[in-house]
Amino acid sequence: MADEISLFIEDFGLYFEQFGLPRTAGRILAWLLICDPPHQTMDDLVEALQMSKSSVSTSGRMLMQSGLVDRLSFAGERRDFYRINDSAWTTAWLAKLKQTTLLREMAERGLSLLPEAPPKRRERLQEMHDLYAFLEREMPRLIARWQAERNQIQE
Amino acid sequence: MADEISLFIEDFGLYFEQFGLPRTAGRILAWLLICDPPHQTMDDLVEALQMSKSSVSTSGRMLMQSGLVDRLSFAGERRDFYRINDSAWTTAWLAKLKQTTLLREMAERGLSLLPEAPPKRRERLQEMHDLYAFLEREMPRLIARWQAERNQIQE
DNA sequence: CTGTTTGTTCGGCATTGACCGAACAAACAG
DNA sequence: CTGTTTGTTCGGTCAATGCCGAACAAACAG
Repeated sequence: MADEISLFIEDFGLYFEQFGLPRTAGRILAWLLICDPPHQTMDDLVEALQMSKSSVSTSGRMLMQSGLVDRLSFAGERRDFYRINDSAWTTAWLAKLKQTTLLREMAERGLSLLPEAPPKRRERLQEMHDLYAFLEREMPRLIARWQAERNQIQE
Repeated sequence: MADEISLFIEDFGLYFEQFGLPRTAGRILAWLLICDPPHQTMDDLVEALQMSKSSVSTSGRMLMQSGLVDRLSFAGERRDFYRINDSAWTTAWLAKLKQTTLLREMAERGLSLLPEAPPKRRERLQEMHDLYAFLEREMPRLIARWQAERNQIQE
């Protein structure tokens, strides 16, 4: 395997790691972006990425649960295949929406801890709350716009 | 300190931890959101959060570098104060912009690894690239709109 | 200069978790 | 049923890192 490819895969892994996700998952994802054919068996991944079956199994499930990767099976074929999900990246982006909701809720929780406090003191939490409420409203619209534009181009 | 407050702080810490950031930093941030007065000395934080000076120092610097927290000094006062940055949350949000740029660049790197490949094979990377390029363009506009709305309300 | 306050850095300890190999389970072929 | 293929789970090991206390540095007061 070419050096530049393994460097690409490695950097992808490191990027994932930066967010507390297992490096292995990042490597799998990188490989699934560039491999040919796009669907790969567990053994393909073990071979290509030099990792153990158990790591593929574990990280693979993690990627499936987060909606980035799908599993396929074909009739008359015992093995399953991993493949990147068509909407992987919008899914990844929309996962941030959950985080946004959580932060809005945290701000509300904070405000409920200071019900009697003067507005001046509640201001910090209010600012946080209002921003995340705004983003929570707007992020889905942004993705909708993206999808609309994309479909228009492709027709 | 009331139980609900320490629970709030603890959950904030756990949320931070989920993203690979030190739990201590999350706790400091939570406290700086609700404390009175809003500016706190290192000893205040040690006292309120039951952590060591060294942890406050380290995590405090991390929070400052990410633009979430400021340090203040007052004339005739030897100690410094930590305070949450007024734009902490828009800053935090815009940090995601850097991540978006990085992912667009990764997609481009991937594409440059397959210059001769048929479009079919490049499609996966192209899809990733186009989405992140779109978001890279739109996220600053979204924040700008937020700031505009906010200013209008406050005038 | 001497002693005190304030803050940073370093060494270590303990916890966490990523990763692997091996044992295990399940599905299938013959 | 028996043996093979495919995939998951478990236990253990190793590296990474969060956190602390203690040593250290810097600024200031007297």
